[in-house]
Amino acid sequence: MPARTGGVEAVDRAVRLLSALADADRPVALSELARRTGMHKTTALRLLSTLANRSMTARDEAGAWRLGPELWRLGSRYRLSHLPAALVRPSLRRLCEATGETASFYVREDAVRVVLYRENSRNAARHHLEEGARLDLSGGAAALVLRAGGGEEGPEMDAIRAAGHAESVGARDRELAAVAVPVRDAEGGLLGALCVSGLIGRFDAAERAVAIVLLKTAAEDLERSSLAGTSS
Amino acid sequence: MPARTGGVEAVDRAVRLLSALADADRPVALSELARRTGMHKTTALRLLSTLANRSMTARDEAGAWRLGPELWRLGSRYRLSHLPAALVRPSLRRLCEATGETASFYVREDAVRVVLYRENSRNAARHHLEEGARLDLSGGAAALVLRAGGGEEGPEMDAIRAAGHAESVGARDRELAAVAVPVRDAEGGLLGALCVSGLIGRFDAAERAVAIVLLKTAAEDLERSSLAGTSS
DNA sequence: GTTGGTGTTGCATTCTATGAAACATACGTT
DNA sequence: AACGTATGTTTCATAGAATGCAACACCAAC
Repeated sequence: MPARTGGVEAVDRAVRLLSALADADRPVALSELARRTGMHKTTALRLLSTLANRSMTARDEAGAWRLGPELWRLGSRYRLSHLPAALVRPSLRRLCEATGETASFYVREDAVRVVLYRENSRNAARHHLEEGARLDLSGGAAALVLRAGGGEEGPEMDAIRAAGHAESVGARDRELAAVAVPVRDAEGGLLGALCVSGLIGRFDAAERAVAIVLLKTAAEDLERSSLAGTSS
Repeated sequence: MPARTGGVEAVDRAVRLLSALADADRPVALSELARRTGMHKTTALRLLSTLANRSMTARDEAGAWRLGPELWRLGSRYRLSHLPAALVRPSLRRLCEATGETASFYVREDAVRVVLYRENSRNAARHHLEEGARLDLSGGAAALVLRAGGGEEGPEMDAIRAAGHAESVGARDRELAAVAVPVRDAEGGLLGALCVSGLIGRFDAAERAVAIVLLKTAAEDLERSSLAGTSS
Protein backbone atom coordinates (compact mmCIF):
# COMPACT_ATOMS: atom_id res chain seq x y z
CA MET A 1 0.00 0.00 0.00
CA PRO A 2 2.52 2.59 -1.06
CA ALA A 3 0.89 5.39 -3.03
CA ARG A 4 3.83 7.36 -1.76
CA THR A 5 3.82 10.40 -3.94
CA GLY A 6 1.93 13.06 -2.12
CA GLY A 7 -0.99 10.77 -1.54
CA VAL A 8 -3.92 12.19 0.34
CA GLU A 9 -4.57 9.39 2.71
CA ALA A 10 -8.25 9.96 3.29
CA VAL A 11 -8.93 9.88 -0.44
CA ASP A 12 -6.85 6.79 -0.94
CA ARG A 13 -8.76 5.06 1.79
CA ALA A 14 -12.05 6.11 0.30
CA VAL A 15 -11.14 4.60 -3.03
CA ARG A 16 -10.01 1.42 -1.33
CA LEU A 17 -13.41 1.20 0.28
CA LEU A 18 -15.04 1.51 -3.11
CA SER A 19 -12.82 -1.21 -4.49
CA ALA A 20 -13.67 -3.42 -1.58
CA LEU A 21 -17.35 -2.86 -2.26
CA ALA A 22 -16.81 -3.72 -5.91
CA ASP A 23 -15.05 -6.95 -5.02
CA ALA A 24 -17.95 -8.15 -2.99
CA ASP A 25 -20.92 -8.67 -5.21
CA ARG A 26 -23.49 -7.84 -2.63
CA PRO A 27 -24.01 -5.23 0.07
CA VAL A 28 -21.38 -5.36 2.78
CA ALA A 29 -21.74 -4.54 6.45
CA LEU A 30 -19.67 -1.74 7.88
CA SER A 31 -17.62 -3.88 10.19
CA GLU A 32 -16.82 -6.37 7.49
CA LEU A 33 -15.63 -3.58 5.24
CA ALA A 34 -13.51 -2.19 8.02
CA ARG A 35 -11.96 -5.59 8.56
CA ARG A 36 -11.23 -6.19 4.91
CA THR A 37 -9.62 -2.84 4.42
CA GLY A 38 -7.90 -2.75 7.75
CA MET A 39 -9.49 0.48 8.90
CA HIS A 40 -11.28 1.39 12.04
CA LYS A 41 -15.02 1.20 11.94
CA THR A 42 -15.27 4.87 12.74
CA THR A 43 -13.03 5.88 9.90
CA ALA A 44 -14.76 3.65 7.41
CA LEU A 45 -18.14 4.95 8.50
CA ARG A 46 -17.19 8.55 8.00
CA LEU A 47 -15.59 7.94 4.66
CA LEU A 48 -18.54 5.94 3.43
CA SER A 49 -20.96 8.59 4.62
CA THR A 50 -19.02 11.28 2.84
CA LEU A 51 -19.12 9.23 -0.32
CA ALA A 52 -22.82 8.62 0.16
CA ASN A 53 -23.46 12.37 0.23
CA ARG A 54 -22.41 12.39 -3.38
CA SER A 55 -24.10 9.10 -4.27
CA MET A 56 -20.84 7.28 -4.68
CA THR A 57 -22.12 4.78 -2.16
CA ALA A 58 -25.57 3.86 -0.94
CA ARG A 59 -27.08 1.87 1.85
CA ASP A 60 -29.23 -1.16 1.95
CA GLU A 61 -32.51 -1.18 3.84
CA ALA A 62 -30.56 -3.26 6.35
CA GLY A 63 -27.84 -0.62 6.51
CA ALA A 64 -25.29 -2.55 4.49
CA TRP A 65 -23.17 -0.61 2.06
CA ARG A 66 -23.04 -0.89 -1.67
CA LEU A 67 -21.82 1.09 -4.65
CA GLY A 68 -23.81 4.17 -5.59
CA PRO A 69 -25.33 5.39 -8.84
CA GLU A 70 -22.90 8.26 -9.30
CA LEU A 71 -20.25 5.68 -10.08
CA TRP A 72 -22.32 4.46 -12.94
CA ARG A 73 -22.70 7.97 -14.24
CA LEU A 74 -18.98 8.67 -13.99
CA GLY A 75 -18.16 5.34 -15.57
CA SER A 76 -20.43 6.11 -18.48
CA ARG A 77 -18.72 9.41 -18.98
CA TYR A 78 -15.37 7.70 -18.98
CA ARG A 79 -16.60 5.44 -21.70
CA LEU A 80 -18.04 8.28 -23.72
CA SER A 81 -14.67 9.97 -23.72
CA HIS A 82 -13.42 7.13 -25.85
CA LEU A 83 -15.99 5.91 -28.31
CA PRO A 84 -19.73 6.12 -27.64
CA ALA A 85 -21.79 3.02 -27.22
CA ALA A 86 -24.06 3.96 -30.09
CA LEU A 87 -21.16 3.47 -32.47
CA VAL A 88 -19.38 0.50 -31.01
CA ARG A 89 -22.22 -1.72 -29.88
CA PRO A 90 -23.83 -2.25 -33.26
CA SER A 91 -20.46 -3.15 -34.72
CA LEU A 92 -19.78 -5.64 -31.97
CA ARG A 93 -23.22 -7.11 -32.37
CA ARG A 94 -22.73 -7.66 -36.06
CA LEU A 95 -19.32 -9.22 -35.48
CA CYS A 96 -20.77 -11.44 -32.83
CA GLU A 97 -23.60 -12.60 -35.03
CA ALA A 98 -21.45 -13.13 -38.10
CA THR A 99 -18.75 -15.14 -36.36
CA GLY A 100 -20.73 -16.72 -33.56
CA GLU A 101 -17.94 -15.77 -31.18
CA THR A 102 -17.42 -13.08 -28.58
CA ALA A 103 -16.57 -9.60 -29.83
CA SER A 104 -15.02 -6.90 -27.71
CA PHE A 105 -13.48 -3.47 -27.89
CA TYR A 106 -10.39 -2.65 -25.85
CA VAL A 107 -8.71 0.64 -25.11
CA ARG A 108 -5.25 1.15 -23.82
CA GLU A 109 -4.73 2.92 -20.55
CA ASP A 110 -1.06 3.36 -19.75
CA ALA A 111 0.27 -0.12 -19.17
CA VAL A 112 -3.04 -1.95 -19.13
CA ARG A 113 -5.96 -2.56 -21.42
CA VAL A 114 -9.56 -2.04 -20.48
CA VAL A 115 -12.58 -3.94 -21.72
CA LEU A 116 -14.71 -1.05 -22.84
CA TYR A 117 -17.46 -2.93 -24.65
CA ARG A 118 -18.14 -6.56 -25.05
CA GLU A 119 -20.75 -8.62 -26.80
CA ASN A 120 -20.79 -12.24 -25.70
CA SER A 121 -21.50 -15.06 -28.06
CA ARG A 122 -24.54 -16.93 -26.93
CA ASN A 123 -22.91 -20.35 -27.04
CA ALA A 124 -19.92 -19.31 -24.98
CA ALA A 125 -21.10 -19.76 -21.45
CA ARG A 126 -17.55 -19.83 -20.23
CA HIS A 127 -14.82 -17.37 -21.14
CA HIS A 128 -16.68 -14.41 -19.89
CA LEU A 129 -14.93 -11.23 -19.02
CA GLU A 130 -16.74 -8.30 -17.57
CA GLU A 131 -16.92 -4.92 -19.16
CA GLY A 132 -14.68 -2.68 -17.14
CA ALA A 133 -12.13 -5.36 -16.39
CA ARG A 134 -8.48 -4.47 -16.72
CA LEU A 135 -5.86 -6.82 -18.12
CA ASP A 136 -2.18 -6.46 -18.67
CA LEU A 137 -0.60 -6.11 -22.08
CA SER A 138 1.46 -9.27 -21.93
CA GLY A 139 -0.67 -11.59 -24.03
CA GLY A 140 -3.64 -11.74 -26.34
CA ALA A 141 -4.30 -10.41 -29.79
CA ALA A 142 -5.85 -7.17 -28.55
CA ALA A 143 -2.84 -6.49 -26.36
CA LEU A 144 -0.52 -6.96 -29.31
CA VAL A 145 -2.52 -4.55 -31.44
CA LEU A 146 -2.55 -1.95 -28.70
CA ARG A 147 1.19 -2.26 -28.18
CA ALA A 148 1.94 -2.13 -31.89
CA GLY A 149 -0.32 0.88 -32.27
CA GLY A 150 1.50 2.53 -29.41
CA GLY A 151 4.68 2.49 -31.45
CA GLU A 152 6.47 -0.26 -29.60
CA GLU A 153 9.70 -1.50 -31.21
CA GLY A 154 10.56 -4.98 -32.39
CA PRO A 155 10.08 -7.31 -35.33
CA GLU A 156 6.86 -8.80 -33.99
CA MET A 157 5.38 -5.34 -33.65
CA ASP A 158 6.55 -4.38 -37.13
CA ALA A 159 4.87 -7.46 -38.50
CA ILE A 160 1.61 -6.55 -36.82
CA ARG A 161 1.73 -3.00 -38.10
CA ALA A 162 2.42 -4.28 -41.60
CA ALA A 163 -0.39 -6.82 -41.50
CA GLY A 164 -2.87 -4.50 -39.82
CA HIS A 165 -3.99 -7.20 -37.44
CA ALA A 166 -2.77 -9.57 -34.75
CA GLU A 167 -3.58 -13.11 -33.88
CA SER A 168 -3.07 -15.10 -30.72
CA VAL A 169 -3.69 -18.71 -29.86
CA GLY A 170 -3.71 -19.75 -26.25
CA ALA A 171 -1.88 -16.63 -25.13
CA ARG A 172 -3.87 -15.06 -22.35
CA ASP A 173 -5.92 -18.17 -21.77
CA ARG A 174 -4.78 -21.58 -22.96
CA GLU A 175 -8.17 -22.41 -24.35
CA LEU A 176 -8.76 -19.19 -26.21
CA ALA A 177 -7.84 -17.93 -29.63
CA ALA A 178 -8.35 -14.38 -30.75
CA VAL A 179 -7.83 -11.93 -33.60
CA ALA A 180 -7.77 -8.17 -33.30
CA VAL A 181 -7.40 -5.04 -35.42
CA PRO A 182 -6.65 -1.43 -34.50
CA VAL A 183 -9.19 1.39 -34.67
CA ARG A 184 -7.75 4.81 -35.41
CA ASP A 185 -9.04 8.34 -35.33
CA ALA A 186 -8.80 10.93 -38.09
CA GLU A 187 -5.20 11.80 -37.27
CA GLY A 188 -4.16 8.17 -37.16
CA GLY A 189 -4.04 8.03 -33.38
CA LEU A 190 -4.93 4.72 -31.82
CA LEU A 191 -8.41 4.67 -30.34
CA GLY A 192 -8.54 1.02 -29.39
CA ALA A 193 -8.68 -2.53 -30.63
CA LEU A 194 -11.56 -4.54 -31.98
CA CYS A 195 -11.29 -8.18 -31.10
CA VAL A 196 -13.03 -11.47 -31.74
CA SER A 197 -12.23 -14.39 -29.49
CA GLY A 198 -13.43 -17.93 -29.11
CA LEU A 199 -12.55 -21.35 -27.80
CA ILE A 200 -9.57 -22.81 -29.64
CA GLY A 201 -11.36 -25.93 -30.75
CA ARG A 202 -14.10 -24.09 -32.54
CA PHE A 203 -12.38 -20.89 -33.58
CA ASP A 204 -9.77 -22.37 -35.91
CA ALA A 205 -7.43 -20.79 -38.43
CA ALA A 206 -10.02 -20.69 -41.19
CA GLU A 207 -12.61 -19.01 -38.98
CA ARG A 208 -10.03 -16.56 -37.74
CA ALA A 209 -9.19 -15.60 -41.31
CA VAL A 210 -12.83 -14.82 -41.93
CA ALA A 211 -13.02 -12.86 -38.70
CA ILE A 212 -10.04 -10.73 -39.67
CA VAL A 213 -11.78 -9.58 -42.82
CA LEU A 214 -14.93 -8.76 -40.88
CA LEU A 215 -12.92 -6.93 -38.23
CA LYS A 216 -11.16 -4.77 -40.78
CA THR A 217 -14.35 -3.61 -42.40
CA ALA A 218 -15.89 -3.03 -38.98
CA ALA A 219 -12.91 -0.93 -37.96
CA GLU A 220 -13.18 1.11 -41.12
CA ASP A 221 -16.86 1.69 -40.43
CA LEU A 222 -16.06 2.88 -36.95
CA GLU A 223 -13.37 5.20 -38.18
CA ARG A 224 -15.72 6.70 -40.72
CA SER A 225 -18.61 7.22 -38.36
CA SER A 226 -16.43 8.54 -35.56
CA LEU A 227 -15.49 11.32 -37.95
CA ALA A 228 -19.12 12.15 -38.59
CA GLY A 229 -19.91 12.09 -34.91
CA THR A 230 -17.29 14.54 -33.71
CA SER A 231 -19.69 17.42 -34.18
CA SER A 232 -21.21 16.88 -30.73
CA MET B 1 -20.94 23.14 0.20
CA PRO B 2 -22.98 21.36 2.85
CA ALA B 3 -22.08 17.72 3.33
CA ARG B 4 -22.57 18.57 6.96
CA THR B 5 -22.69 15.25 8.66
CA GLY B 6 -19.18 14.28 9.52
CA GLY B 7 -17.98 14.86 6.00
CA VAL B 8 -14.37 14.13 5.29
CA GLU B 9 -13.44 17.21 3.38
CA ALA B 10 -10.61 15.78 1.32
CA VAL B 11 -12.85 13.00 0.06
CA ASP B 12 -15.67 15.35 -0.74
CA ARG B 13 -13.32 17.52 -2.71
CA ALA B 14 -11.98 14.54 -4.57
CA VAL B 15 -15.45 13.53 -5.64
CA ARG B 16 -16.21 17.07 -6.70
CA LEU B 17 -13.16 16.95 -8.91
CA LEU B 18 -14.43 13.77 -10.50
CA SER B 19 -17.80 15.35 -11.11
CA ALA B 20 -16.17 18.36 -12.65
CA LEU B 21 -14.24 16.06 -14.95
CA ALA B 22 -17.44 14.31 -15.90
CA ASP B 23 -19.16 17.57 -16.72
CA ALA B 24 -16.49 18.54 -19.16
CA ASP B 25 -16.49 16.13 -22.05
CA ARG B 26 -12.83 16.37 -22.74
CA PRO B 27 -9.58 16.44 -20.76
CA VAL B 28 -9.33 19.43 -18.47
CA ALA B 29 -6.24 21.32 -17.43
CA LEU B 30 -5.33 21.47 -13.78
CA SER B 31 -5.81 25.17 -13.37
CA GLU B 32 -9.18 25.12 -15.06
CA LEU B 33 -10.31 22.36 -12.75
CA ALA B 34 -9.08 24.31 -9.78
CA ARG B 35 -10.98 27.34 -10.93
CA ARG B 36 -14.21 25.47 -11.55
CA THR B 37 -14.15 23.75 -8.22
CA GLY B 38 -12.80 26.70 -6.30
CA MET B 39 -9.77 24.89 -4.96
CA HIS B 40 -6.16 25.80 -4.96
CA LYS B 41 -4.07 24.35 -7.72
CA THR B 42 -1.89 22.61 -5.19
CA THR B 43 -4.80 20.93 -3.50
CA ALA B 44 -6.40 19.85 -6.74
CA LEU B 45 -3.12 18.47 -7.99
CA ARG B 46 -2.56 16.34 -4.95
CA LEU B 47 -6.09 15.03 -4.89
CA LEU B 48 -6.01 14.21 -8.58
CA SER B 49 -2.67 12.47 -8.20
CA THR B 50 -3.99 10.41 -5.35
CA LEU B 51 -6.96 9.40 -7.46
CA ALA B 52 -4.67 8.63 -10.36
CA ASN B 53 -2.73 6.16 -8.21
CA ARG B 54 -5.88 4.08 -8.17
CA SER B 55 -6.78 4.77 -11.80
CA MET B 56 -9.76 6.89 -10.88
CA THR B 57 -8.25 9.64 -12.99
CA ALA B 58 -5.71 9.63 -15.77
CA ARG B 59 -3.66 12.13 -17.66
CA ASP B 60 -3.52 13.19 -21.21
CA GLU B 61 -0.27 13.21 -23.15
CA ALA B 62 -0.55 16.96 -22.73
CA GLY B 63 -0.97 16.56 -18.99
CA ALA B 64 -4.68 17.36 -18.94
CA TRP B 65 -6.85 15.38 -16.57
CA ARG B 66 -9.63 13.00 -17.43
CA LEU B 67 -11.63 10.25 -15.80
CA GLY B 68 -9.86 6.95 -15.27
CA PRO B 69 -10.73 3.37 -16.13
CA GLU B 70 -11.34 2.30 -12.56
CA LEU B 71 -14.51 4.37 -12.65
CA TRP B 72 -15.75 2.31 -15.52
CA ARG B 73 -15.02 -0.86 -13.62
CA LEU B 74 -16.78 0.36 -10.51
CA GLY B 75 -19.71 1.63 -12.55
CA SER B 76 -20.05 -1.74 -14.21
CA ARG B 77 -20.13 -3.41 -10.84
CA TYR B 78 -22.81 -1.04 -9.68
CA ARG B 79 -24.88 -2.01 -12.64
CA LEU B 80 -24.29 -5.71 -12.12
CA SER B 81 -25.63 -5.39 -8.61
CA HIS B 82 -28.99 -4.62 -10.13
CA LEU B 83 -29.67 -6.59 -13.27
CA PRO B 84 -26.87 -7.74 -15.58
CA ALA B 85 -26.57 -6.38 -19.09
CA ALA B 86 -26.84 -9.83 -20.61
CA LEU B 87 -30.43 -10.00 -19.41
CA VAL B 88 -31.67 -6.49 -19.93
CA ARG B 89 -30.06 -5.48 -23.20
CA PRO B 90 -31.67 -8.13 -25.37
CA SER B 91 -35.06 -7.25 -23.95
CA LEU B 92 -34.53 -3.57 -24.64
CA ARG B 93 -33.33 -4.33 -28.12
CA ARG B 94 -36.43 -6.34 -28.92
CA LEU B 95 -38.67 -3.62 -27.50
CA CYS B 96 -36.84 -1.04 -29.48
CA GLU B 97 -37.13 -2.97 -32.71
CA ALA B 98 -40.76 -3.90 -32.21
CA THR B 99 -41.94 -0.40 -31.36
CA GLY B 100 -39.43 1.70 -33.25
CA GLU B 101 -39.08 3.85 -30.16
CA THR B 102 -36.51 4.22 -27.41
CA ALA B 103 -36.51 1.57 -24.69
CA SER B 104 -34.89 2.01 -21.31
CA PHE B 105 -34.57 0.42 -17.91
CA TYR B 106 -34.67 2.54 -14.78
CA VAL B 107 -33.86 1.72 -11.19
CA ARG B 108 -34.83 3.68 -8.16
CA GLU B 109 -32.13 5.05 -5.91
CA ASP B 110 -33.62 6.78 -2.91
CA ALA B 111 -35.42 9.83 -4.25
CA VAL B 112 -34.13 9.65 -7.80
CA ARG B 113 -34.23 7.29 -10.72
CA VAL B 114 -31.19 6.18 -12.66
CA VAL B 115 -31.00 5.28 -16.32
CA LEU B 116 -29.37 1.89 -16.04
CA TYR B 117 -29.73 0.70 -19.63
CA ARG B 118 -31.04 2.39 -22.70
CA GLU B 119 -31.52 1.38 -26.29
CA ASN B 120 -32.14 4.33 -28.60
CA SER B 121 -34.49 4.13 -31.52
CA ARG B 122 -32.62 4.88 -34.70
CA ASN B 123 -35.02 7.53 -35.90
CA ALA B 124 -34.93 9.49 -32.68
CA ALA B 125 -31.93 11.69 -33.10
CA ARG B 126 -33.21 14.02 -30.43
CA HIS B 127 -34.57 12.99 -27.04
CA HIS B 128 -31.40 11.31 -26.00
CA LEU B 129 -30.61 10.65 -22.43
CA GLU B 130 -27.36 9.12 -21.38
CA GLU B 131 -27.02 5.92 -19.50
CA GLY B 132 -26.04 6.84 -15.98
CA ALA B 133 -28.12 9.99 -15.91
CA ARG B 134 -30.18 10.68 -12.82
CA LEU B 135 -33.65 12.18 -12.90
CA ASP B 136 -36.10 13.05 -10.18
CA LEU B 137 -39.28 11.13 -9.56
CA SER B 138 -41.66 13.97 -10.30
CA GLY B 139 -42.77 13.10 -13.80
CA GLY B 140 -42.68 10.44 -16.44
CA ALA B 141 -44.15 6.99 -16.70
CA ALA B 142 -41.09 5.26 -15.29
CA ALA B 143 -41.09 7.54 -12.28
CA LEU B 144 -44.73 6.72 -11.60
CA VAL B 145 -44.05 3.00 -11.76
CA LEU B 146 -41.10 3.28 -9.43
CA ARG B 147 -43.09 5.31 -6.94
CA ALA B 148 -46.08 3.00 -7.09
CA GLY B 149 -43.82 0.00 -6.68
CA GLY B 150 -42.24 1.66 -3.69
CA GLY B 151 -45.58 1.58 -1.91
CA GLU B 152 -46.46 5.24 -2.18
CA GLU B 153 -49.99 6.20 -1.12
CA GLY B 154 -52.72 7.82 -3.18
CA PRO B 155 -55.42 7.00 -5.70
CA GLU B 156 -53.14 7.54 -8.70
CA MET B 157 -50.64 5.09 -7.26
CA ASP B 158 -53.38 2.60 -6.52
CA ALA B 159 -54.55 2.84 -10.10
CA ILE B 160 -51.06 2.16 -11.40
CA ARG B 161 -50.65 -0.83 -9.12
CA ALA B 162 -53.98 -2.20 -10.25
CA ALA B 163 -53.25 -1.70 -13.93
CA GLY B 164 -49.67 -2.93 -13.71
CA HIS B 165 -48.42 -0.11 -15.87
CA ALA B 166 -48.20 3.67 -16.09
CA GLU B 167 -48.52 6.12 -18.92
CA SER B 168 -47.38 9.70 -19.27
CA VAL B 169 -47.83 12.23 -22.01
CA GLY B 170 -45.72 15.33 -21.99
CA ALA B 171 -44.79 14.93 -18.35
CA ARG B 172 -41.04 15.09 -18.07
CA ASP B 173 -40.64 16.58 -21.51
CA ARG B 174 -43.51 18.30 -23.32
CA GLU B 175 -42.77 16.48 -26.53
CA LEU B 176 -42.46 13.02 -25.10
CA ALA B 177 -44.90 10.26 -24.31
CA ALA B 178 -43.97 7.13 -22.43
CA VAL B 179 -45.30 3.90 -20.99
CA ALA B 180 -43.65 1.83 -18.28
CA VAL B 181 -44.11 -1.37 -16.31
CA PRO B 182 -42.49 -2.65 -13.13
CA VAL B 183 -39.97 -5.49 -12.99
CA ARG B 184 -39.98 -7.49 -9.78
CA ASP B 185 -37.76 -10.10 -8.21
CA ALA B 186 -38.81 -13.47 -6.81
CA GLU B 187 -40.04 -12.00 -3.54
CA GLY B 188 -42.03 -9.31 -5.30
CA GLY B 189 -39.51 -6.57 -4.55
CA LEU B 190 -39.21 -3.86 -7.14
CA LEU B 191 -36.10 -4.21 -9.29
CA GLY B 192 -36.80 -1.38 -11.69
CA ALA B 193 -39.01 -0.13 -14.49
CA LEU B 194 -39.02 -0.99 -18.16
CA CYS B 195 -40.00 1.94 -20.29
CA VAL B 196 -40.70 2.81 -23.91
CA SER B 197 -40.76 6.45 -24.90
CA GLY B 198 -41.19 8.40 -28.09
CA LEU B 199 -42.14 11.73 -29.55
CA ILE B 200 -45.77 12.54 -28.87
CA GLY B 201 -46.70 12.98 -32.50
CA ARG B 202 -45.58 9.53 -33.49
CA PHE B 203 -46.07 7.53 -30.32
CA ASP B 204 -49.84 7.88 -30.03
CA ALA B 205 -52.39 6.12 -27.82
CA ALA B 206 -52.73 3.14 -30.13
CA GLU B 207 -48.99 2.60 -30.31
CA ARG B 208 -48.70 2.98 -26.59
CA ALA B 209 -51.31 0.29 -26.07
CA VAL B 210 -49.25 -2.06 -28.19
CA ALA B 211 -46.13 -1.11 -26.31
CA ILE B 212 -47.76 -1.89 -22.97
CA VAL B 213 -48.43 -5.45 -24.04
CA LEU B 214 -44.88 -5.87 -25.26
CA LEU B 215 -43.54 -4.35 -22.05
CA LYS B 216 -45.49 -6.72 -19.87
CA THR B 217 -44.25 -9.81 -21.61
CA ALA B 218 -40.72 -8.42 -21.59
CA ALA B 219 -40.97 -7.81 -17.85
CA GLU B 220 -42.19 -11.34 -17.29
CA ASP B 221 -39.28 -12.69 -19.28
CA LEU B 222 -36.87 -10.68 -17.19
CA GLU B 223 -38.44 -11.87 -13.98
CA ARG B 224 -38.20 -15.46 -15.10
CA SER B 225 -34.60 -15.27 -16.25
CA SER B 226 -33.46 -13.31 -13.24
CA LEU B 227 -34.59 -16.26 -11.16
CA ALA B 228 -32.53 -18.65 -13.21
CA GLY B 229 -29.51 -16.39 -13.01
CA THR B 230 -29.36 -16.04 -9.24
CA SER B 231 -27.09 -19.04 -9.02
CA SER B 232 -23.97 -16.95 -9.68
C1' DG C 1 -30.08 -12.64 32.38
C1' DT C 2 -25.65 -12.49 29.70
C1' DT C 3 -22.53 -12.46 25.91
C1' DG C 4 -20.88 -11.20 21.23
C1' DG C 5 -22.09 -8.89 17.56
C1' DT C 6 -23.56 -4.85 15.31
C1' DG C 7 -23.75 0.72 14.12
C1' DT C 8 -23.19 5.32 16.14
C1' DT C 9 -21.54 9.55 18.78
C1' DG C 10 -18.12 12.61 21.25
C1' DC C 11 -13.74 14.16 22.03
C1' DA C 12 -8.58 14.88 22.69
C1' DT C 13 -4.49 14.27 20.20
C1' DT C 14 -1.73 13.98 16.35
C1' DC C 15 -0.62 13.82 12.08
C1' DT C 16 -2.32 15.10 7.69
C1' DA C 17 -3.90 18.14 4.42
C1' DT C 18 -3.67 22.68 3.34
C1' DG C 19 -2.43 27.09 0.86
C1' DA C 20 1.09 30.64 0.22
C1' DA C 21 5.09 31.51 -2.01
C1' DA C 22 8.77 30.41 -4.93
C1' DC C 23 10.34 27.82 -8.88
C1' DA C 24 10.24 25.97 -13.52
C1' DT C 25 8.56 25.83 -18.10
C1' DA C 26 5.82 26.92 -22.13
C1' DC C 27 3.26 30.04 -25.04
C1' DG C 28 1.96 34.75 -27.31
C1' DT C 29 2.65 39.41 -27.60
C1' DT C 30 4.95 43.90 -28.29
C1' DA D 1 14.72 39.12 -28.91
C1' DA D 2 12.91 40.19 -24.28
C1' DC D 3 8.87 40.37 -21.98
C1' DG D 4 4.45 39.02 -19.94
C1' DT D 5 1.31 35.74 -18.54
C1' DA D 6 -0.22 31.53 -18.59
C1' DT D 7 0.72 27.03 -17.02
C1' DG D 8 2.36 22.75 -13.77
C1' DT D 9 5.35 21.60 -9.89
C1' DT D 10 7.90 21.67 -5.42
C1' DT D 11 8.79 23.05 -0.74
C1' DC D 12 7.44 24.16 3.89
C1' DA D 13 5.14 26.09 8.25
C1' DT D 14 0.99 26.23 10.12
C1' DA D 15 -3.70 25.15 11.21
C1' DG D 16 -6.95 22.40 11.27
C1' DA D 17 -8.94 18.24 9.95
C1' DA D 18 -9.03 13.27 10.16
C1' DT D 19 -8.12 9.81 13.25
C1' DG D 20 -8.92 6.17 16.73
C1' DC D 21 -10.06 5.44 21.36
C1' DA D 22 -13.70 4.85 24.52
C1' DA D 23 -18.31 4.79 25.65
C1' DC D 24 -22.89 4.19 24.10
C1' DA D 25 -27.09 2.03 22.15
C1' DC D 26 -29.01 -1.72 19.95
C1' DC D 27 -30.18 -6.43 18.44
C1' DA D 28 -29.82 -11.49 18.29
C1' DA D 29 -28.48 -15.64 20.06
C1' DC D 30 -27.45 -18.44 23.71
